[in-house]
Amino acid sequence: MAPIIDEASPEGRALLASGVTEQFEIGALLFSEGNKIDRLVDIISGTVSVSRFGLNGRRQILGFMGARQFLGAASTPRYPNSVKALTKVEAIVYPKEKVNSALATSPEFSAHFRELLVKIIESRDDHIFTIGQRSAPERVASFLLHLRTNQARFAPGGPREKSQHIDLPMSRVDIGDYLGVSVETISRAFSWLKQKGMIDFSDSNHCEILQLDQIYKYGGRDDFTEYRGGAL
Amino acid sequence: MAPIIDEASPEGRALLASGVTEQFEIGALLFSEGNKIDRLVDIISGTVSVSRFGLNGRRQILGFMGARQFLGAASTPRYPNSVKALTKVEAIVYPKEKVNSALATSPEFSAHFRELLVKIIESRDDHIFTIGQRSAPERVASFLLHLRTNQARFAPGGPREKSQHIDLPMSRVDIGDYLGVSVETISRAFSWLKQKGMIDFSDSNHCEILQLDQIYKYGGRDDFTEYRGGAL
DNA sequence: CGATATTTTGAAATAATTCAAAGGCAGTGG
DNA sequence: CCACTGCCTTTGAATTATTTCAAAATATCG
Repeated sequence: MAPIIDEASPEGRALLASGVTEQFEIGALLFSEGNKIDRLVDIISGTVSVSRFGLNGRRQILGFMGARQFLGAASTPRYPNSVKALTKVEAIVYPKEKVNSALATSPEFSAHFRELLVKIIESRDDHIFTIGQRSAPERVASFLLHLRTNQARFAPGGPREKSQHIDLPMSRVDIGDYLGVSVETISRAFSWLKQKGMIDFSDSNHCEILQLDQIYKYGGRDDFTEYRGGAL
Repeated sequence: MAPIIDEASPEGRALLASGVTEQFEIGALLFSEGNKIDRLVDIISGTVSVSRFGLNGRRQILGFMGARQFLGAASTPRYPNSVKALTKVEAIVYPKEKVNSALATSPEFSAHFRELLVKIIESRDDHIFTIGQRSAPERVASFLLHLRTNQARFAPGGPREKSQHIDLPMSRVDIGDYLGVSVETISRAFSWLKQKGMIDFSDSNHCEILQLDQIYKYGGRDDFTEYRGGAL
């Protein structure tokens, strides 16, 4: 069930009822930079990237979002980022007006939504710490821990135990654009962690953490607060 | 007047009435990492830094806040950052319960507060773009533009025109920790911009932009959305 | 004025990028 | 089924940006 919607209240139920399921193919854009915002999207399955483009082709990925995370909040009527499907994506789309009226009439839903926004800020702060203070291998280790926590917390069927198997639905270029380093540096960092025996790959999109303690040592246990969900 | 408080409503007026003015000396901590959060702080004058510390003494500054910006929101009962006064700071402190009850009873205040949170996310996204994609001189140029916009929008007496005079109330170390590069690199970047004739200094804390177009070229006009205020 | 901290500059070392090529994998068509 | 094509990932070597270490200049404070 979508975590942003509080079905306990009448407003929550009305909002839930207004949602429409949609499918997005690989590469499909759920939002484009500058698009008018008329909807809130709640992801059911699949992964998307949220990114921003610079002048000379530079791209910064702000986050990867999966099941049970939502998209579409903005302070301006135009969405400032691009949201692209990295895999097939199934999502529920809520009309903006319905969301706004639920926010206006239900203090509980409003408080819940507000808390999610604060969590987004905190996860952005983790991201800033990572790219501002960490070396490339540390960023990659940190990224693996981030994915690990996320994939347990936002598993499609609901929260589950953390696993040592990490899915990497995004490309190396995507990871580079997320962590603020080049593709080659990402690849070298993975190779280095693998050569040290900390991780292993069945294929390039499926990573196994072999020495969690070492990954923590590089990725930083205390340096980042556990990711908590929600997405702009 | 504090922008987060909507004095048009009875709830807003009640909240305003509950605020207490406080003074903080240079170096004083308004919040510490892990502190219990029992208040919302609205800055009247002065500048503070919001930062997070890593294991090996690494520090990332998440933002600099000045007049008409607020602090103290968090999803956990413990505040995840440290907030330190860089100058003398005058602030109004509101009890957390009063803020929460205003949020619960006034949909207008709640919507306003929510919008501020979204703006914080967007400014964090700008920051992530800057440290993820830009070179050191670009980061510094971008930082100057950021300060310029902020100092006009959040001037103590209310919004004013943007000026070419930029105040730098923070140290070079602070700027480095904000932009994710070393002090020396910050200093070299300033020297480089100065040597190119783009900026000049009366002293190290007061910068004059001589060639705004060039600073824009390096700091990126379109790469970052204008800062809009509010702070976690 | 002297003492201390901050900022700037210099030189060497290092991390990451860039350019270039090789390796691996998936899909297509013979 | 295999070879071919194209794409993504990995590795290598040279270049560049940034850091680190060290010292000089500048500002700040008692």
